[in-house]
Amino acid sequence: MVRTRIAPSPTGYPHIGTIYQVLFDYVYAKQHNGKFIMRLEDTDQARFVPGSEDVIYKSLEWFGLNPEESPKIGGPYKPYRQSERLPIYQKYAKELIEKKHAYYCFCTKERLDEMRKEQQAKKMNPMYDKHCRNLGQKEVNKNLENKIPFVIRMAVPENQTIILNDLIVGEVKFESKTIDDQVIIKADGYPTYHLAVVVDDHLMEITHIFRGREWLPSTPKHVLLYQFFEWKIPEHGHLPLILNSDGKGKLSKRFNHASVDYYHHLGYLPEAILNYLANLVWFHEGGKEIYDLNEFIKLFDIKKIGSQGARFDLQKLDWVNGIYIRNMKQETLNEKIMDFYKDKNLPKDIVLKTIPLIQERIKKLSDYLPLCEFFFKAPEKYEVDLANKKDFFKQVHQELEKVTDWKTGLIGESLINLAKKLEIKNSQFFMDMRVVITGKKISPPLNESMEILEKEECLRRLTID
RNA sequence: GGCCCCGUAGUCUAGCGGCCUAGGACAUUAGCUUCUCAUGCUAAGGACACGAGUUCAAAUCUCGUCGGGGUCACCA
Repeated sequence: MVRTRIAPSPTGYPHIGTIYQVLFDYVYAKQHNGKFIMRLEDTDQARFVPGSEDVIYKSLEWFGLNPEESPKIGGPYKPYRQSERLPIYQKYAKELIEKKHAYYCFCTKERLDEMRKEQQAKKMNPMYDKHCRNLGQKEVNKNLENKIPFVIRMAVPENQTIILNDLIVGEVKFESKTIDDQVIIKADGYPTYHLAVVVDDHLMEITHIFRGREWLPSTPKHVLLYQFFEWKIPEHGHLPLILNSDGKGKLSKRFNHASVDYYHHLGYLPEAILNYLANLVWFHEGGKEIYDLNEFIKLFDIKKIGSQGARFDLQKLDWVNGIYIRNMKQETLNEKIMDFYKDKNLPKDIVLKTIPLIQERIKKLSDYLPLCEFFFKAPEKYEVDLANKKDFFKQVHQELEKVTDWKTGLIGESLINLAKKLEIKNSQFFMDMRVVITGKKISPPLNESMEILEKEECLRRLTID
C-alpha cells in the first residue's frame, strides 16, 4: 500500500512550493490506490506561528488536495503532531545511544561557535569536532547527574559510502566522512527534523517520500538513521527546485508570488495552478500541456520528471489560467466571479449577461472588474478628451432614440448608418462611442455592452458636460 | 570553500549515437479576422555553454574548463 505524506511546519502562510510537493505526493498516492496523509512538523518552538495549521488545511482544501489522515481528522497512526509525540522520539534516541549509534553532547553553544569560527579561519569545513563522542561513561553519568544541559548527536561512521537510489535524481553517493554528527535531540528535549522525520515516516508506514531537491544533501543522514534502526528505507523522490523568475535562487518569500495567498487574491484558479506546476517539471509524451488533476493522475509517469530547477513563469501561468477560464461553463464562471467579488455586491443577473463578452478577454478573475466596471457605474473620467465632441454625441443621441427594439444588431445598424451619414470612419466613430460609454479605449464589444446597459442608461451617458 | 545536483532559444521542455535542415509550448514580431481589446488562424526570428577526445557519424558517450543551483544550525 502506497502511503505518501506532506509534513509542513506551522511557520506561516503556505508556500507555493509546498503545494507543488503535495501535488506529487497526492497524485502518486492516488495513482497507486494509496493514501496521502499530513503530519505537522512543529518541533521548532521558536518559529511557531499561531494559526498556520488552519491556513494549511484551507490551502489544501482550496486546491482539492485533502489528506486522508491529519492532525485535524486523525487516523490510525495518531498523533499527527510531532509536538505530541515527544516520548516516542526520546525512546528511539535512547535506543540509538544504547546501540552506540548516538551519544550525549554537553558542548556549550559558545564552544561550538568558537570552534566554527576557528575552522572557518583555517578554511576548513565547519563540522562538529566530535569532542563528546569519546567521553567516558563515568563522565557522562556525572554530567547527567549534575543536570548539565545536553543534546544527543548521531555517531556517523568514519568511512562508509552511502548510496541513495532516488526515483528522480538517480543514484547519488555520499562519503560518510563529509557528514556531520548531526544533533537529533535538542537541549529542550525536542527532536530535530532528522530524527523526527525518520521515526515518523517509519511508524506511519510512509512508502514514498517526495520533497524538494534542497533536501538531497541531508538524505544520507536519514539513510544512516534507517540503517541504525535496521528499518526499511522508503523510496525517495527529490523534486526539481522551483526557482525565482529571475533564476536567482529558489522561489523565496522575497517574491510575493511564492505565497499561495498571492494567487488566491489575484483570482487564479487552483486547478490551473496545479496544471501549471505539473507542467513546469513534468513532460507528457504526447506533448499535452493542459490536463486537470484527474487526468494528470492517469497520465503521470514519474520517469518523465525533469532534472533541472525550473523558473517560475507567471506569463505561462496566465496562459494556462486563461485556458481554464475559457473552457469553463458560463454559469460556473459567473459563480466564481460573484464569489471573488463577494464584498462588492455586484448584481448577479448583469454579471451573467457580461460573461460571454469577457470570457475570452480575462486571464484571471481579478481582470474582470477593471474591464467591466462601466456596467455597474457610469465613467467618472474618460481616457480620451471628449470636450469638443458634444455635438457629435447629441447627434448619436437623436439617432439612438429612434431605436425601439434595443438589441445588439439594431443598435449596430443604427450606429453604422450614422457613421456613414456623417462620413466618419468606423474606427474613429466607435472609439469615441466606446470612450463615452465605458470611459476606456479598451472594452468588451460595444453594441453588446450597450444592449446590456439598456437604452436609457446609454442615452444618459451620451449627454456630457 | 567542502559535498551534491544541473547546463538545448528570454522561459519550460522533446531528444538516449545516424530519422536533427534540432521538435513543441509560453513570450516576442508580422499578417488575417475586426468597432477597441481579447480569442482564433497563419507566418517569422531565436538554442545544443566552451574545449579536447572516442566514433565512419555526437545535442546525445568520456574527460577537462566555465557557468548556474542546492546544502553545510540545538530551522525545517
